[in-house]
Amino acid sequence: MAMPTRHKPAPGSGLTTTLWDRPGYLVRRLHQIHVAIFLEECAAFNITPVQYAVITALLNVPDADQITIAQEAGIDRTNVADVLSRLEQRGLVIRKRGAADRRMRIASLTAEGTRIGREMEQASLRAQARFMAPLSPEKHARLMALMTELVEANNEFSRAPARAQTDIAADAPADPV
Amino acid sequence: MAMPTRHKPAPGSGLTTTLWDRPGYLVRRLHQIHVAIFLEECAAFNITPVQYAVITALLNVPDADQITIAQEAGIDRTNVADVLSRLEQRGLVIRKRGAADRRMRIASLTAEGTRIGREMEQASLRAQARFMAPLSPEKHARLMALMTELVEANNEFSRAPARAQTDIAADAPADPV
DNA sequence: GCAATTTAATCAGTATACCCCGTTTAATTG
DNA sequence: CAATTAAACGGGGTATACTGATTAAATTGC
Repeated sequence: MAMPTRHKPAPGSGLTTTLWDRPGYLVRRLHQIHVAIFLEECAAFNITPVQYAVITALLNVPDADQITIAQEAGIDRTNVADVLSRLEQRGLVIRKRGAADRRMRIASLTAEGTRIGREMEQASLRAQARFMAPLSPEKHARLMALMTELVEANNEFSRAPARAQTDIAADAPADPV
Repeated sequence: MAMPTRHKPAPGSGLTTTLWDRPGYLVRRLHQIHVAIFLEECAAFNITPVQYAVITALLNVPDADQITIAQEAGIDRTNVADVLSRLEQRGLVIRKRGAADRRMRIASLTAEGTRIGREMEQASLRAQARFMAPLSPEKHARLMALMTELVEANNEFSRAPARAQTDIAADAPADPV
């Protein structure tokens, strides 16, 4: 599968950096790699990482409107609608109009969706383990801490600002429905 | 912009983890965030991160076939063709059939493409700086090292295995012009 | 020298991940 | 209470990032 070669900035290129010096490149590659591993480990369920994030959000916040799901899962608003319609087609989710506010579309997991969401946890943990396997436990913990810090600090960028991070147990009194 | 709320695994959800505990979630969010910042800083050029990676690859390895570009830039083979055709349409790249091997399509930057590639370096450095700004220099360095280690160790996953990292100056004889 | 295999691209299809703009329904205001 | 503003969607459009099948050219084996 083609042995790699990490080029230095070529002499005549006029560049001073390599791709491997760029955080964006590394982040993009990590994302590609994680998706590949996740899809492999969860092949039996035929669920993508984003679909799993939505299912997880719905396990945590049943009967959520699409914007709430977007915030919970850190996904773009318009994308949530696409993901939900695919999940709905497969019978894992149902959507109905909000009773109080008819602009909303309230999504919830079906019995099947709930079952799959719970069953997938083991597979997703395997995917995580494989992904992080090259790192020692200390490095693993450091990487998680650094990524969390960076995501939290930059949360407002990208159209999918997850609902904060600030307080995890502190300010989540009872997780309002 | 909606204050965030990081939910603990909901009591009845049957889950033991939150999205924020998952490396894949953090990596996906970092990727989203970086793309958003990059597009903002490089708006004047109207070039995406992946397009910039391809341009960088072509600055480093002029006259490359599509598979070589894919390996250099860490992008899927089929995706490279799409990216190149968009760059070609904009006059930043030209493609011709390989003389020796007529299956290949050899891509190279036009004068305009070369100019843009060089001019973008400042903007891309600004994007990097903004992205990493929340971290202290020590943390910045640690995160880069950890991400590099993880990408290298998992390089064979995903259909875009970058050409290694093992030898940087070693096996790049003179960077053929 | 020619069949079998390998390799570089291409094509069709799916799923993210965004943007912009318009429509419907609620909430707010004059 | 009518008019405006705002919120939640929906549709259309672009760009990644893959999978899998197919085509065409080069290499290999015999």
